[in-house]
Amino acid sequence: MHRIPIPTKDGEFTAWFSERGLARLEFPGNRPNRLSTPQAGKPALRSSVSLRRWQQQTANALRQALAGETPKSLPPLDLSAGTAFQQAVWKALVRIPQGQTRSYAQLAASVGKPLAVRAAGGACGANPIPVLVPCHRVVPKGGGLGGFSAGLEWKRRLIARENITLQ
DNA sequence: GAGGCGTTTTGAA
DNA sequence: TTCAAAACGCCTC
Repeated sequence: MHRIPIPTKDGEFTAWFSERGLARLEFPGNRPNRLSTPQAGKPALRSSVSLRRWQQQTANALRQALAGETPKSLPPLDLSAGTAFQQAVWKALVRIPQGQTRSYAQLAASVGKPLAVRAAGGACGANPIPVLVPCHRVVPKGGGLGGFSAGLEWKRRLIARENITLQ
């Protein structure tokens, strides 16, 4: 795992890269703890060249996402940390167009489990790559914000940047 | 409108 | 293996 700081105008994010791509993204001010910090000792990266390219792509994508724009190119995402269900949910999240929202029920239905709404919420909470995997675009059906792993203030901010108005 | 119950998944004991 | 909890939704009263 390689830890790369990514400065933005919203603060310094921390990206973690595995040999397969971007594996984790932490918000500014998140002090690392042993639960959320990936363990060292993973296989070394194939080349520092791809790492540099991923870092650049991640920084660009992150800044565009924070500006409410659709990132033109994303680095490869390493979602292998999640279960099959979680990975399906995260991939469904990436497909939500910029400026739109989905309910937890719609999200659950899009992975073929329309009844697993609670589990879908849990998968959102376990999302290791917020912002680039836009879990902030998922809101409760009945209105409101739902929850957000990094705090509702971030969710509100990200939603506002995309000109999304909530009921 | 408020409260209770249902469905699915996850993680801890 | 069991059980409780969870970023929810629907039904009933």
